[in-house]
Amino acid sequence: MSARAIPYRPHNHDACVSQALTDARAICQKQNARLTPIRERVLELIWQSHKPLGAYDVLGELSSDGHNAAPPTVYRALDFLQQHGLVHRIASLNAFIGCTHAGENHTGMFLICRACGNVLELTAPDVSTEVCKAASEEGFRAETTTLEIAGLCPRCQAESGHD
Amino acid sequence: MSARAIPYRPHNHDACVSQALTDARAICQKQNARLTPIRERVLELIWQSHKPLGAYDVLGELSSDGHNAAPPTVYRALDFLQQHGLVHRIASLNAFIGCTHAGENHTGMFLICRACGNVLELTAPDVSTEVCKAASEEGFRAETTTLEIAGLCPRCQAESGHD
DNA sequence: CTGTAAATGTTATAATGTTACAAATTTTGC
DNA sequence: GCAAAATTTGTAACATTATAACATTTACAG
Repeated sequence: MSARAIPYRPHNHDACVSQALTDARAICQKQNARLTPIRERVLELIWQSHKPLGAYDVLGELSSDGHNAAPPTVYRALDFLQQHGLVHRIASLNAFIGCTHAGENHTGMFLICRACGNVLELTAPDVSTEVCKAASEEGFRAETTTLEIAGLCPRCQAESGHD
Repeated sequence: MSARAIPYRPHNHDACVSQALTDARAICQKQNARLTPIRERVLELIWQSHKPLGAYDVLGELSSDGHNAAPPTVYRALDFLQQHGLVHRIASLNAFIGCTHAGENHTGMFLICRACGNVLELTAPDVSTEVCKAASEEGFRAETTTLEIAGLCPRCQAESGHD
């Protein structure tokens, strides 16, 4: 590998957030979908770091905003964002993360660091190819793939025991 | 593909169950682990079909047995069975399924039919290879992989719309 | 036996997610 | 513009999944 991926090196995270919001506005406009204030705010909260956020964490942040929210508010916003490819749900964590390939047609693969919690989303065409091949060898028609890899990111490997 | 995999064709399911139990006993003996009556019963319940079973479904069955069980009983048994590679948890369904490769060192890949609910566990070395490659290109040390494919199994494709 | 560790029982509670219906807002057809 | 329709949001209650904490029982080693 050459340079480390974004979550694994210092970066101006505000740029991540504003890029995500800008992309989201464009995507919603193109799809004639309404990125309402609540939905945009939830997206912004999800993007506050590269660690996935639980629905109830989002709810808590909304409450801190002074917004009088209940679970359905958050789940509805998250559903909307998922449907438009703006966030992903990480099944193994029951949590949500901003999509870094919004707009592209992709099958996400997530590298989840068990130490720092950061998640990197990859597009791995070779993996998708092999998955489809394996599925079709069984006569199975694959529709949606959940692919989540837990382990140690480069930074946390360096910190914990130099092996 | 030649013949359909077990879950997708008629078969003597009792044989699946007794094979699983026999294997489990052998594996536990080898590992000096205690396959107590509760644990064995939970394994048997998990194996009652090729559809994943929720923890509370197991709990319900135990109660029907006349066994006075509470959630921790089930979760503890399931933890034990997972740790010894006898069942898998399907993260996208919050449910558990018997392992068809018990004893082998493997990364499970699950084909989950959204119509009939049956799950086929595959060992897909080529997929694992590509996953490891993609992870290490990012400097990530992969430890555990969650790979779940939802879609339509051969039988359900045949039934719903012939395309 | 007896002391220790492992397993199980029991109660309560935490965390995650959904249903159902009411109210408000936005869009659409006229 | 304006009323009807559709979408979005508010609200309360509830369903599902999972864990914590501590008591009791059972298995095993000396």
